[in-house]
Amino acid sequence: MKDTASVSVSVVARLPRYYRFLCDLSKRGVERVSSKELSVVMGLTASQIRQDFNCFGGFGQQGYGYNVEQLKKELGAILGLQTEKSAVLIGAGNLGRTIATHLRFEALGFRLTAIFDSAPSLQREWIRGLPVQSAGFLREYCLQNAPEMAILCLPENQAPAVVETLLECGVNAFWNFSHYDVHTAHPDALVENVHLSDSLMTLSYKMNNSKER
Amino acid sequence: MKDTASVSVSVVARLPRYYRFLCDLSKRGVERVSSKELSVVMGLTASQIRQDFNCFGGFGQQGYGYNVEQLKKELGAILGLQTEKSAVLIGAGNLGRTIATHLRFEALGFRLTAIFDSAPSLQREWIRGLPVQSAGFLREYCLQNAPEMAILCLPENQAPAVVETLLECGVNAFWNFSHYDVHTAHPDALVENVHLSDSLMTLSYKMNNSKER
DNA sequence: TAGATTGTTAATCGATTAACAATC
DNA sequence: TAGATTGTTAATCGATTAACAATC
Repeated sequence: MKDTASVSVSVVARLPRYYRFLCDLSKRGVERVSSKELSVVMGLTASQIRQDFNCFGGFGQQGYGYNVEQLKKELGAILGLQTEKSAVLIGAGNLGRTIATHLRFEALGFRLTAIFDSAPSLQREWIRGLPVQSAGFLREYCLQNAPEMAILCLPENQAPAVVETLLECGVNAFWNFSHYDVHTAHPDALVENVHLSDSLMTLSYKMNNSKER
Repeated sequence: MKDTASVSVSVVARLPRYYRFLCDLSKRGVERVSSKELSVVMGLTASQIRQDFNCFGGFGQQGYGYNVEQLKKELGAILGLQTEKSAVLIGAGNLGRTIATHLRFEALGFRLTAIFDSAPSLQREWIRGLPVQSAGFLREYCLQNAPEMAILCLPENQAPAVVETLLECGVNAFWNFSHYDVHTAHPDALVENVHLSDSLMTLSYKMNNSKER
């Protein structure tokens, strides 16, 4: 088992998908699975699957394969899903509201604890049992409650100042839906981007460049 | 300039970000930019930037760099943003509604032309000027109107049948927000996945594995 | 024991970086 | 012309795949 610091981003990017497939097998009552079987349903090579798992430890058994329930638990632990993490949502517009209500935060170990927005018109709404608070209270709230992660659903131009504030208060993990480039500005922050329009552009590229074959 | 078929996914994945930065420079009135300058603001190597652009053609000029306006246009064309593409939305729940209203489809060359949902309760709503239609009309609509892309915002268990129907009607590009693995089931389909919970798990991993350094 | 399948090392492949001649 | 910066080839690095000995 390597030091987790040395595990490549390519491997990490595959973990959630592994976890989903393991959950599915578990739900269907499957007890064991071999890297060969997994490779078929997931469209990967068995070799890659074994390499990936072995970045974190030897979870299998020669001649048998992997125990589904155990492997699922191991992957869940590696992903930190059992670790309780508190999160705040910044920006309660269309997107923010949907993220707040749509995601099963608990299943991933997150707890949404507060919601902020700069628009006074939103500051009487309740979302998921939480009141939308004025962005002016953000600093005070974070200093008192020390949330570990912030979901950024605000306009790009508001993001730099808010991220600055959050970092000053010790929040250094960001689930970023804005176009603000958090990582470039703050290389030490933990950032996961969801750039919907980038994704749609990529699809546009595929559509544009597939016919001519 | 290579055949676009040979351009690697790593390169394609960087295109939208290049395009965004170029739009930004253009908006700020910058006329020219060198790969060195771009490398600094984007956090890439100048070498990689030149390699990436040269997959599609020589857009620069020795001793000068790249003309911002021209490069932006070239990238837009490569991404197919000028090409009009019609899209239908399947699933008008929380997520579907937000996707429909939040995205600037026109800026990316897409036109949302119809919305479908299986829940009768939603079938009197209007979203973005479009009525929510019964999923039962999907096949007929697609055969008559031949949309080029479908946005999948429906539950995983409903996805396989819907995708099957869509493929039969000639729709073979999917912006997939469900957990259904379209690509594995249909390797020839053009698929771009947005797996929000995968993204959140990845962030969880980073949070879980950063402290111990 | 024989068969199966892992964990791990070695070989291959592809992507990124470095270097530099071409040229504006 | 001299300086700058590209386009492109070569070198390096890392990720994926193949192979196989270890072992359940």
